[in-house]
Amino acid sequence: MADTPDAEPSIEEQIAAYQREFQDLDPQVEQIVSALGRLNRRMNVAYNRQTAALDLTNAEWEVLKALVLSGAPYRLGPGELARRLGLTPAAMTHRIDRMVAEGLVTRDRDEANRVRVIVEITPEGREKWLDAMRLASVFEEELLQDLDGGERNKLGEVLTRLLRRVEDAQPDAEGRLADLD
Amino acid sequence: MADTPDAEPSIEEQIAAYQREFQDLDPQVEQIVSALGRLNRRMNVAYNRQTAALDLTNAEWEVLKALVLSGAPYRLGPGELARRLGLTPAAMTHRIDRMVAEGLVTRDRDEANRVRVIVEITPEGREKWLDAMRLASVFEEELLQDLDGGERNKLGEVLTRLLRRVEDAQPDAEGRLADLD
DNA sequence: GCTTCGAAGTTTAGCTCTGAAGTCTTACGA
DNA sequence: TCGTAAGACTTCAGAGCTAAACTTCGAAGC
Repeated sequence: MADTPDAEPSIEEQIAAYQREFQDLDPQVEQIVSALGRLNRRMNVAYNRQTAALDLTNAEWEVLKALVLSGAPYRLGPGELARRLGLTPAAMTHRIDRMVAEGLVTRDRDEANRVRVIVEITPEGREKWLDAMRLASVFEEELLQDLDGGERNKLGEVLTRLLRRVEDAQPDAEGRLADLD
Repeated sequence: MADTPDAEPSIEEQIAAYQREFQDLDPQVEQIVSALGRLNRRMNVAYNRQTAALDLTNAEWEVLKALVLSGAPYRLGPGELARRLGLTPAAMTHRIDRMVAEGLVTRDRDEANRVRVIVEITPEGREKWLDAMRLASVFEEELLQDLDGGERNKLGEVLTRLLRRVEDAQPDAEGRLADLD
């Protein structure tokens, strides 16, 4: 038994290892959970590459996404952005600093209420977001191409049901993780 | 239009916003992708809370998991661990430093080949992993309790199919992200 | 046997995030 | 109208990561 160049166990190997080390586990449940987690990681790698090709970081893409999806006039405060992206206001301050320097957004004091700050997307930022969306939508369609209409429908419905259950179970946890929708 | 306390748009609102801002998008595809991403985030928050309750970080849990799943004698080198967890060798060095200090693993030079280092789980580390697994398996079973056997079967199969497609499409990307299986 | 190359880990510099403390503005009550 | 409190954002210190330089050991060639 020399050195095996095993980079990462396959999903099947991993399930088998779980069975070996922890019998109280339903293999079917573990199959779903493992595949879900790993699929998500792989997709994030793909998104990362796509945004990088546009000279964009995933962090910046998230901010642009939140601004666009907020609707016209495409403005939000740092605090509101931080809540939507699931990070602290401090982190938001730094992200905005960088994005202002790159011309993706502007930051101004709200003259009507000088405590507030307004972050607004620039035309350049909007264009970048569109480019990223075009790449993402192609990738997503390719990803799902093996699923027929009925399967897609069912998958969307089941995932939404699971999501609802998790959200009901955790009113609003203290844990914070990056946004990745 | 005063201040709305909107913390995070619902999945349905988000799909609607996508339709409004980017018509080239299949709502069904977006439903799947958004629900997938958000579900994963929520699950990670739950795992985070569970491991924190055991005085463990998610990072430490990942290392313990890799060691246990590698099978007896539950040893791996730092480089191998880094590959399996999807992070750099440098990060692995630091993680192991902390975990050795906490008594979760041991680190020794391989006397047969003094370039190599052997990281091995301690009985305390193994016990912690078991505690974490018990919590996780209860949570996972609760999460899926609304799905009947047929649905679980189908979901596992479909997710595995998607995973295979992503892995085939990206031989071995340069992007690195945290492991979260 | 010495030298050179390559592989495995560690160290260093720099970045981004969190949590806590600090600043500034507005709102409210005496 | 003045002082105090509350809210929004920023600043600061510290944790954990990446990329790249560095160190050490073992293997191959001359």
